Amino acid sequence: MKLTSKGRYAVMALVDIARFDNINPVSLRDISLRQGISLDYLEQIFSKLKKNQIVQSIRGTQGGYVLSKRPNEIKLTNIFHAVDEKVKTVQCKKESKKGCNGKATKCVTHNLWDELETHINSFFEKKSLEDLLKNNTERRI
Amino acid sequence: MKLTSKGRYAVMALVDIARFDNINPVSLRDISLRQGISLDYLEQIFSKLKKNQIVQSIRGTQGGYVLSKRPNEIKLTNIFHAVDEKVKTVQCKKESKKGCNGKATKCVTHNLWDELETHINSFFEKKSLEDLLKNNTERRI
DNA sequence: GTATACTTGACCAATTTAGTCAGGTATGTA
DNA sequence: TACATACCTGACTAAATTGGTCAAGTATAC
Repeated sequence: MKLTSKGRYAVMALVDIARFDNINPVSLRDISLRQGISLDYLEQIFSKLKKNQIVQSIRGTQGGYVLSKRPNEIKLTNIFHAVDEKVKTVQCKKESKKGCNGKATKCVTHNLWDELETHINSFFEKKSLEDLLKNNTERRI
Repeated sequence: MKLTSKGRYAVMALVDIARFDNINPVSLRDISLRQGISLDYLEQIFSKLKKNQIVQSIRGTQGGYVLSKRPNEIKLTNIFHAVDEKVKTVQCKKESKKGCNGKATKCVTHNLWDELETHINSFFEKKSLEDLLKNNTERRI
């Protein structure tokens, strides 16, 4: 199962952008400074976010990134999926027609991770960028 | 976040033992052969399961392991916790009094992983060895 | 034309994972 | 009492993953 800081950084960066109401593009340099994330690493992350149409890039001076959709339309599932943070569990390696481990039956845990994935995804599907934004604003008041 | 095959193996092995209705101890060698898990690796796992009172060991010829409790009393949380499969997410590294990343405010994702952990744990707390056992028996009929 | 900012890809050190290996120690049975 | 079985412990390791760095671009606004 993978859920590492890459996903966390992606979320932090996107919330950072969302705060600016999508009026002006936000540069990675600014995000890097504000959030304390390495610029080079951010570039890797945003390359993926762009490929998955979460953000759009604007080149040149005063350029940066803007969100492709409104914050309430961007669910955390989308973000994690974009940066390859698959909620992926260690599955049985070879799932042939016969079953797991070359046995004739499925192993006991075979469906367990599937259920877990569904469970976790349901959590991330309810949460959108906007929800995090709200939380954050409330805390600042 | 960690949820690897060590936890999966632990579950598989315990279900294997549970199938024998706790009448006779089950040797790791047998589990190793039936489940296709390395004996040496199983020994590491069972060392932890024993320390956490999930199983009891019986030495000597015809020895092996038995469950310490009934299958419906052993939740998956207990098992994962025993083998150090902490449902652990990547948190902010330094949580000083000030906040995250040396900033004066908490970062946006600060509470997110906590909520996720709670969410996942609730899943594992509902599931017991017996549940998996039932599933497996049903499938064999 | 030059500074800014996105873009791409190679590279790397540290950590974790999923084991292996080598040596024990305890105990039931013959 | 010998001996096979099975638990027990700790050191070691190859491969994968993580969390980056580094270098060399390209596009665009001013």
